[in-house]
This record gives sequence, structure tokens and C-alpha cells, in this order.
Amino acid sequence: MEKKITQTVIEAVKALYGQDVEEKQAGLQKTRPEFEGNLTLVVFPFVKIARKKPEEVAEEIGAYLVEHCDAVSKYNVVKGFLNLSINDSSWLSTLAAIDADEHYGEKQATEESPLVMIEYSSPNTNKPLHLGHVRNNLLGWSLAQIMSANGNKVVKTNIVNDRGIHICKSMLAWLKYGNGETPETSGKKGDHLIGDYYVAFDKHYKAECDELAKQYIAEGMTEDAAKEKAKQEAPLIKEAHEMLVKWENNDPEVRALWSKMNEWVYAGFDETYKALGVGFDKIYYESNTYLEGKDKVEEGLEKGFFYRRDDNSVWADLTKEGLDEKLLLRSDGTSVYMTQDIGTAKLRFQDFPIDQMIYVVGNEQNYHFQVLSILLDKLGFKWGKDLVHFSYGMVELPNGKMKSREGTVVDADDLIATMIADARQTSDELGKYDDMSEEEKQEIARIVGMGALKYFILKVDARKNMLFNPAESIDFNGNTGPFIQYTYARIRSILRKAAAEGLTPTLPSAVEMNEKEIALTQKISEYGAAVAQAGKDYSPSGIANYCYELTKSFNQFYHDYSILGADTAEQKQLRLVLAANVAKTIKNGMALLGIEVPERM
RNA sequence: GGUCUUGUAGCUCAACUGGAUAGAGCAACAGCCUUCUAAGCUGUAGGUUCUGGGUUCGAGUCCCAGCGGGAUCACCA
Repeated sequence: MEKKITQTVIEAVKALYGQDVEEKQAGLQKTRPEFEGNLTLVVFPFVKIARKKPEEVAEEIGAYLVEHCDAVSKYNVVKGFLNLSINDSSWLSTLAAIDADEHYGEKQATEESPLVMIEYSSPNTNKPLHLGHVRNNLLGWSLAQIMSANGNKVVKTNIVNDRGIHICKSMLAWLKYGNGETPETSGKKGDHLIGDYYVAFDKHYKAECDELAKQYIAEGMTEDAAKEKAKQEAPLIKEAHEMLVKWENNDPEVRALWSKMNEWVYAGFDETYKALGVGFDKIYYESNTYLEGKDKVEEGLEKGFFYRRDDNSVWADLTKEGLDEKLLLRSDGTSVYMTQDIGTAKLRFQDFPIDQMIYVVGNEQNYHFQVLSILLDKLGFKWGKDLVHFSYGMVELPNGKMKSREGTVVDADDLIATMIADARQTSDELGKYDDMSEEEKQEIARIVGMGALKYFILKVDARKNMLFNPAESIDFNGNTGPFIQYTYARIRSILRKAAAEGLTPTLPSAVEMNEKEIALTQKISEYGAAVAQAGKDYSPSGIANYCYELTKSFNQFYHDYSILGADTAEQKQLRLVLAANVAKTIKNGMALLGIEVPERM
């Protein structure tokens, strides 16, 4: 409908002033509630063409639209704003179109659709997931749903950082202080168990450093130099490095231990992923990929993109692009982070015909991805130039950043458990579902608790740092996930009652609509635009805000008008259809955020 | 210091990409459960959108300068 009006506007300008205008300039926006009308055209872009006052232009276009466009019943002009009123039958057919489509406003992928790969999560295997990872995982999953709803084929991927010095630290500590403890014998989740040994390593290592530093100072070194040397010379860190060398040389014992401990961690991660409701189509492990990429670098070297220094290290000179020089291979020939990312890119492209690549990685790596994009482009990856670094801000605590060393991390599993327990407590206090079984109650608490957590994180613009206050925790009132879920549950309840009366929501062929009914129809119809915009901006927060607005509109409607107690049968049917489609849209929108909705709560 | 990013109510966040009088939720105060679920609804109060210029019919949004947060500039990942 909106498109048709826009077309007619373009026609009108052509007919009245003899000029072609672009669709963008003839775009409509929603009329502000304080003015009469549903859609508004801003006519300022046309006044130059018309050589007339804005009011006159608006009048002329308005008159043209009423005459040539069935949907427009009347208009009014305020300064340069042309407010259009849409007639009931057009709204009714809009609603009919929405009602007919289970996934109104979303696009299905076809054979020809571009393939988008989204990398997210990418954990290290030496410690459990924390709140920062939660933000990453929720954003990544939601982004995948949004890209998919915009008609893309989506492959969700995860690159697990399963090798390196940090793993060796945990392994070493486990050997030294562990007494053969396993997840089974300790009752700990595997990732937490390994994380504890990582912390244990750090504790002992620090103690060694302090002792050594004292010794060096006694021998006459300055404090800074002593500390620096102690860090290098501590027996524990040396042992860890030896272990890493053994790992790289495929030492069977080290490899066996490594596999065993990683398995524990993966089992732990899987639980957390499951609780978060996220998953992957393809998981890559750095232990398999970290040697890849070297030949790509060699290839670039041959083609003259890169150069070799006297010490045998390989570099890319990006000063022409306004960046620095970047190391790609160390002088001993081993690869660095950048080389590995080139390698994974190569493997991924072998596995999938990628058209677009999205990396969900924190904003501290902005520079890295700027460089990666240029390098991949030079090396001939067609999607390299336009790769998207979906960069998100840090989660901060009231007294600063999360620091694992200072013990100020918010653990993901703890947080999830707390949210669910809080949801449970709230609903027990409200006493709404005393008739339910324990399992049902717990399931609702899970949906609501997770909904609160997810919405809280996803409603914020991803680029921005966000604040999380553990003491105040997460609200269940106001602009929250539970508020939206609650509205959904109430609508479902109404629809159940209607069904019990033998009513199936069916749209009447003609009915008079009041202002609020029109507003609600309009709000629902905006879902498609919200999805499209979110796809363009890579913006889960856009969907979250839309869901909130829709919910708020419905709640006001719910408060002002009775649905089951409507005056006429037609009106009742209209409102039931409206309610059903609000519920549907909430459900679909929340699904794009990875948030479930309960039938009751 | 260079580059990137951010600055909106006491607090946490919006504002459909340049449109009309900048909106919500917390917190505060005043109301609404005999009526489809009160995790709700209504009202009051709260703003020089960091500062100063510029671009134009119009700027929280774009450009320039400054000030304040954050990130990054490793033969770490």
C-alpha cells in the first residue's frame, strides 16, 4: 500500500511539475500522533522543482493523491508536511495480507540467495564463559536469525581457540595440583574445572615471580627490571612453554591430556550454549587451522603484496592505506593471529561458497579486522573487501571493567541460574499459576528469566559499551523481555477463551475501524520494514525496540477496549484478528532475538 | 601522540539514517484490580541532546575545531 502511494507521488510530481524524482525522496513516514492522518509526505524536496510555497505544493500533491489513489481518503497540510488519511478498506486489506502469512514481513531464502557466514562465540578453552561472551553469543545468534529473515542463506560458525600457552597453563596446573580430579569426581562443570586450574596456575606463578623478583632486587636489579625478568624466568612459565613445544611436536602424552581436558571444556560449553539457546552449523578448531594461511602468505609474497625482511620475517606494508606495517610471519617462520585468520578464511571458502562474511568480535579488535579486510582483498577473496566486522562494545560493571584477575567477572552459568531463579521467585510471589505442575512452572521461569537476560543485552545498540549492575540485576518491569512475553501470554489467553466460545478469528469483509485499531494495524504492518532495516544495519536492537513499541501499543489498546466484549460481532472478529497478529508478530520478532514466548505466565 | 569509537532526563536506554513540540523504562510523587492476567494502565515532575562554529527550508543526526569517556597502535591471541 505504502509503495503504491509513493509511486503515485512520483506520478504526481511528474504530472504537476514535469520532473522525475527518486523513490527515496517520495518516501512516506508515519504521521505524528498529534496530527490527523496515518502517513505523511515531506514535500520540501519538491518545492525547488515546483517553484511554489511548501503549502501550495502539499495541497496540489494531496489533491492529486485523493483523486488518483484509492487508498487515500483525505489529506491535510501543516507547513511542508502533507498528512494523508488512509481509508478503512485499505487497512482491512493490509491486515488481511498480514493475517494470511505466518511470517509476514520476513523473506525466505531461495537457491539464488547470497550465502552469509557468521562467525561468533569463538571462546578460549581455558576458562568458562562470562558476560562478555554472553553478549557475543546472543548478538551472533540474533544476527543469524535476522539475516535469515532477510532472505539470506546463513551458516553459523565458531572458531574455537583450543591451543596455545593458555591451555598449557591449565594443563600444567592440573598435573601439579590436581590429584587427578575430573568433572565426575569433583562434580564441577568441565569448563569451570579447567578455569579453576588456570587461576591456580596464575596464583602459583605470581608467587614464584614475587620471590624471584625479590632475589633479583637483592642482587642489585631495579624493581621494574627484576619484575620483568622474573616473569620470564619463573620455573612454571618455562615449564608451560616446554609443554607448548611438546604439544607442537605431537608429544603423545601431552596431546592425550590436551584432548581429555578439552573434551571436558566442550561438554561444559555445550551446556552453556544450550542454556543460551545458541548453536552452530560448523565449528572450526584452531589446532587444525593455525598452520593454514602460511602458503597464502607465501603466495602474496610471490605476487609482491608482501615483503621479507633481513631477519626472515614477512610483513605487509599498509602505509598507503593509511595504516601501519603488519607482521604476517615471525622470523622463525611461525604464524601469528593475522596469518591464522587468513588461513581460516581459506578453509571456510573451500567449505562454503561464501558471499558475505560477518565476524562478531569485540571492538578491541577493530584494527585487526580493518587490516584483515585489506589483506583478504589483496589475496583475492571476493568478499574480503566488504567483510563485516560486527563490532560490539564491552560490558562494564559499575566499578569498571570485568577483570578475571581481580575476580570481578560475571560468570555466564551463574548469571543464567540467577535469572531463572529470580523469575521463579517473582512468579511464585505473584501466585499466578498455582495449578501448574512443578515442571511447567520451572519451564516458564526458564523462558522468562532467559528472556529478561537476552532482551536486556540485545536492546542496547551493539556498538556501545553497556553497563551491567549485578546488584540491581535485571528488571522484570518496564522495557524488558518479560513485559513483552507477558503481553504475548495475555493475548494467547484471550484467544483460548475465544476458542472456548467457538470463535475462530476471521476477518470480516467490511467493518468500521477506530483510530486505535488503525494504529495497531499500522504498527504490525511496520514489522517488515523493521526487519529489513535491522538486516541493513545488522541491528538486533532495532528489532527489540520494534517489539517493545508494538507491545506498548497493544497494552494501551487492551486497556482502552475490550476484545471479547466488543459491541458487534464484526468488531469482535476484527479485534481478535488484530490480537492474534500482534501475538504472531511478537513471537516472530522475539524469535529473531532468540527469545522464546510462553503460552502462560 | 596517531587511528577508530562514544557523549541525549538523577540512572539505564530510544529516536525509523536530515523532518513537525527529542521519547520510554527505572527511581520520586498522585491515581486505577466486581470488568479479556496489575510482570499491567493513567497522570505529575524531570532536557541549552558535552562546548563552539558551519552546511540548509529544517541538525541529537552531516562537516570542522575543542573538551570528556572507551578501544587500539606487540615477532600475544
